[in-house]
Amino acid sequence: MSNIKPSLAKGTRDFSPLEMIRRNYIFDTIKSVFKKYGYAEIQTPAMENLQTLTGKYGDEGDKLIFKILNSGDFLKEPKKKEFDFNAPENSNQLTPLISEKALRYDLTVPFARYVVMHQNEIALPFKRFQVQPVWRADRPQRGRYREFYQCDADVVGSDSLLNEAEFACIYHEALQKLGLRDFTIKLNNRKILSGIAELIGKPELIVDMTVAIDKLDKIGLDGVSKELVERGFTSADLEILKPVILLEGNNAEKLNSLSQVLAHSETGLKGIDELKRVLDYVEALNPGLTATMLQLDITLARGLNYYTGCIFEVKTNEVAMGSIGGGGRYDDLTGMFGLKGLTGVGISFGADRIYDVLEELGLFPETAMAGTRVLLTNFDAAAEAFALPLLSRLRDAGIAAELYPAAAKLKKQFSYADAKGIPYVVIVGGEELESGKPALKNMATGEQESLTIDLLIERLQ
RNA sequence: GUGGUUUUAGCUCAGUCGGUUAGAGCGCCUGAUUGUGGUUCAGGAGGUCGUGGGUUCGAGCCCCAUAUUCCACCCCA
Repeated sequence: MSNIKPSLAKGTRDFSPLEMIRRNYIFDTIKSVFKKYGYAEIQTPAMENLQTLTGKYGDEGDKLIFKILNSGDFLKEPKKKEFDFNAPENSNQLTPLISEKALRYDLTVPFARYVVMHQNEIALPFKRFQVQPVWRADRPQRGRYREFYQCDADVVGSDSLLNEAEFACIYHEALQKLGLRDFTIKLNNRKILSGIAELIGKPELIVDMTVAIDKLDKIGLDGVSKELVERGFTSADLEILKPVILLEGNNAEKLNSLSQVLAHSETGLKGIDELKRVLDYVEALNPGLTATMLQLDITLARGLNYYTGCIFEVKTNEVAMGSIGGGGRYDDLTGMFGLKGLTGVGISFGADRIYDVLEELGLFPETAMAGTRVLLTNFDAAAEAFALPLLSRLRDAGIAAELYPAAAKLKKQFSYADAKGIPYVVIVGGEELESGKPALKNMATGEQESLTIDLLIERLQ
């Protein structure tokens, strides 16, 4: 058997002990906020039936789903042998023949599947959170991985805009707790975007319109105009769009201008009303948030095509990074699984991007690795026999302790303690066996003293 | 999916015009110190130069293919 050079699959990463401490710090912080707002945790499988996932994320999204090859001799059946591999563009036809499972692409669609399957057990409104990895066959780059964790909170079965308002508060509270100070929670409403498309008389081009104006801060008005024309809008359309895109002022002022522009669009007005009520709720829950971090942004579109109402996106202003969170309301996600009339709204934190941001800003707390507190040295069989009961007593006292597993040179054992950052070493050798008093050495100060076992344990607590 | 970029010791990186035995720092191992880490000193090990082809008397260096890294698009957390 030839030796394979060890390597990671593209876009995936190992997490070492320090990284895990930091990652868990992020997960725990976000989870604690979710719990405080009444959300309960669930988990779903890493893989779903391919059918469950396809068609939910748009054409681009479908391409990014990792499919799992069927097991066994999956081309055995005669029907499959007739497949024409030479036909053009035939991958789409081949996929269902050789794959029926896929890795989940996000946590929202599996959650919708979960709600439908468990509808008889859950009480509505159902508030759940979920922290698990998702997979996307994207090309990796900064802040973009093929395997990454999402921290989702969703509520289904409640159309109250209080939910939206609370999500804004959750974003604020969790990110604040993680040490981020300058970030923006952007808020928009799909109904407003629909209203604008109606106004122009091209409701069928809403997706093209949103994709284009979403890029305003990136490519500017000229770039957006150019793209809109490419996507089928006329210069007359642009004249209508321009003042909407360039809307300025605070949230209330923007809403005022919009209600004039959209005065004849029922959908648009509904969107405006929804945003107003969300902002009022937030103002009552967290006064001041609406004036600073929560910003109405008409150009916010978001790609996922199942959103129908409010949409969120969170960006940090401290480092250059894509969005660190997003979400929105979807009125009929469970409808695709046969459960009609159930509305849902949810948000997601991108834990891996938050990690990169915290690292770049040096915001991880300095809490040392909660590793071993004391190492017992190992001289020989007699010393080991003496050390074993002491080891148990230390652990019973709740002290993380380990005995060096072989009678190696002391130099090696001390180097091990040093490399692992263990703050104390207990030396048990001939002298200590005679006196019955092990020596406790403080690795930071170099001080060393002989202590009775009781005193030693007391000292380490 | 499109365009560019990276890959040389465990890690971070030098390597001139294509020319003899591919280097440095850090880390690692050994000893100074057979009961003491982190500091110091002395010595040592460690390389199919991402992989596969090609050009050449000769390739780490040039050409082709492929993988990988990072970046910009597309899109997104």
